Amino acid sequence: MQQFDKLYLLRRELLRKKLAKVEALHKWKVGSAGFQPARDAPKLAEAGAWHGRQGGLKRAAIKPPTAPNIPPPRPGATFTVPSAPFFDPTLLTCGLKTRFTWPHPPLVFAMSIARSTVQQLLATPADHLDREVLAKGWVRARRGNKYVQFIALNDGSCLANLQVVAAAEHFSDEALTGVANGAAVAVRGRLVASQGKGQAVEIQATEITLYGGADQETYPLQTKQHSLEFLREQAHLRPRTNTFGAVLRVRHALAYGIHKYFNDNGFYYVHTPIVTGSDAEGAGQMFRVTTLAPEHPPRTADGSVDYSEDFFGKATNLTVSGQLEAEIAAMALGKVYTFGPTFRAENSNTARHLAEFWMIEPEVAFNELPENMNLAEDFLRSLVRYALEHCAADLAFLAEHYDKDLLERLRFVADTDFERLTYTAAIEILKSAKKKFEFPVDWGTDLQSEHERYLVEQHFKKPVILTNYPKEIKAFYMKLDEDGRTVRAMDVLFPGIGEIIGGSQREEDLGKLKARMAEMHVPEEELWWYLELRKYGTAPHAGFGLGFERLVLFVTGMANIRDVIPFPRYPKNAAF
RNA sequence: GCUUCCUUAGCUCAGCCGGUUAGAGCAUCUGACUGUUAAUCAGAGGGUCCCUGGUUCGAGCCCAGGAGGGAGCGCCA
Repeated sequence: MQQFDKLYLLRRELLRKKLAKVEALHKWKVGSAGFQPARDAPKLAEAGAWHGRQGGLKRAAIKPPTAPNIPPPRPGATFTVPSAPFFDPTLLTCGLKTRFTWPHPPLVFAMSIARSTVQQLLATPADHLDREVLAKGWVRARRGNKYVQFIALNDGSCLANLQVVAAAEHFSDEALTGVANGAAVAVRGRLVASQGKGQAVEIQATEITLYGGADQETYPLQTKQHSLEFLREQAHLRPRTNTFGAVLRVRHALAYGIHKYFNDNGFYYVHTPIVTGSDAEGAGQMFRVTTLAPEHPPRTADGSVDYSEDFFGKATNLTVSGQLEAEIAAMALGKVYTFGPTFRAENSNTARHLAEFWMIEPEVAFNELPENMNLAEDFLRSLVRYALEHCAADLAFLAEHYDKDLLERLRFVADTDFERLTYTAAIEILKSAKKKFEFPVDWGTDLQSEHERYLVEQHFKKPVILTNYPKEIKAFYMKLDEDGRTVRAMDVLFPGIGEIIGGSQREEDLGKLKARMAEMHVPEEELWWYLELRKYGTAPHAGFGLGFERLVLFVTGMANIRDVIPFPRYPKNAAF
């Protein structure tokens, strides 16, 4: 009996599905013909926004049923469509009518009005004005009198604010309560040519909705300039300022430009690990990663911490460089780059260092030092050009407020060949310089900041690439020169920044690499896989590291690296 | 890690040789003003002078220690 019931229900369900399918075949459909500009229906233009793909008009063709055994409809047949608001071009009326006579021209649907960004609204051509729009953002300033109020609206899409005009005839004082500096609002109204000076367009508001107010007694940001030090303590709110909006948009453009440059030039983006089991990357102090209890870690017989008990079964750290792993990828994919976070547990207290920063590390198989220099120079100049092209308004703002010569300097770097010379030649120049240095200049010691600055800012007056440093002051993996004294290293020095790129041709000879590791006390066991790259199919290759924030620092003209990353990490500071 | 400077109203800063009730601009609040745009004008409120101790008849100011911040240097990207 039970089984019979089950079978009955199953057959009923199948029948229902079949009927639904037949019904669907007989249905008239409203096709989607894409979005059409307002010219298709001048009357409905009133209701739609011009901007973007949203909020506009949708023209939809009528599609009769197309099932194989159904004859095509005869002229005069009636049909129904879903009862959405639409515009009937044959009648020049709007409505919710659902019955039509075949054949029928396409219907025009008014889409619900959607938000436009301030950037889109400000870029509206003059012949597309006088339309209803919806903007959402944060109030930057409100001023006016009892007849008319002006609200500067910013939504982060660009530096500029949109002026919202709220006339007293539409808005009482109470209606604008809370619409003050810092508040989030939605504004509906007509986008028109501005009556005032200072902006091309403005919104004559018809409706202002307050999402969230901001208590004027306690809101930290005011309609005036704040010091960068103060804003550093307000890292959760500083993106709402002109300065940090501009910096963050430039930062984004540079990040995108980096991926674009490499993609356009046949590089593959490889993701190197953030947690690393090797502590021999040779680039500085590392942050330990562990799940062991800090108070009572397990200990071995000799009393040291027993990392075999740890999460990974060994001691692990945050990466200081993706270079060694990038070399693995380069020896397979040819041209690769990494772009990821990097960590240095060094007690560096300067305006050019962070404990957590982003680094770009290209690595190219078969490249030698000259090709490496060409890549670094072309890469940097392309990025500066990209920023000049895509961030004009933001860079102009930063130039005006922080660095008068910014645009001039960026254009200069974009257009000028870098000076290339060896470390040895640089030492000669410094020794014969009239300037007195605090630190002595001697072949074999690393150059001090003052020496680098002299070369870049006073002697050559342009970016400089220094090459062939003494082997003692450079990392173990750099290729030894024929003289056995220097290595094929290169540092790119920029005005105001100092070292922006450090790179080299890598040692591809297994024997020489092992000898260098022994000299510099780098344990071979840890890097057995790195050595195997030289054991199997070794080839010349080269690469470099670019500190992303140093690039942003240079392009924005900001003075402190803590102001070009949203949440800076530096000694004694990990707030936010 | 080293050197050096700074800490006074919500913000940016004055504050003389140690002297009576600590000031300005901006911001906030109230009012005025028919299109402002760093709006303007008038008025009002707003202070643990970073903290602790000391010197002194008397300390925002001098001394010692501590905390926080900036700049420069080192390490580097």
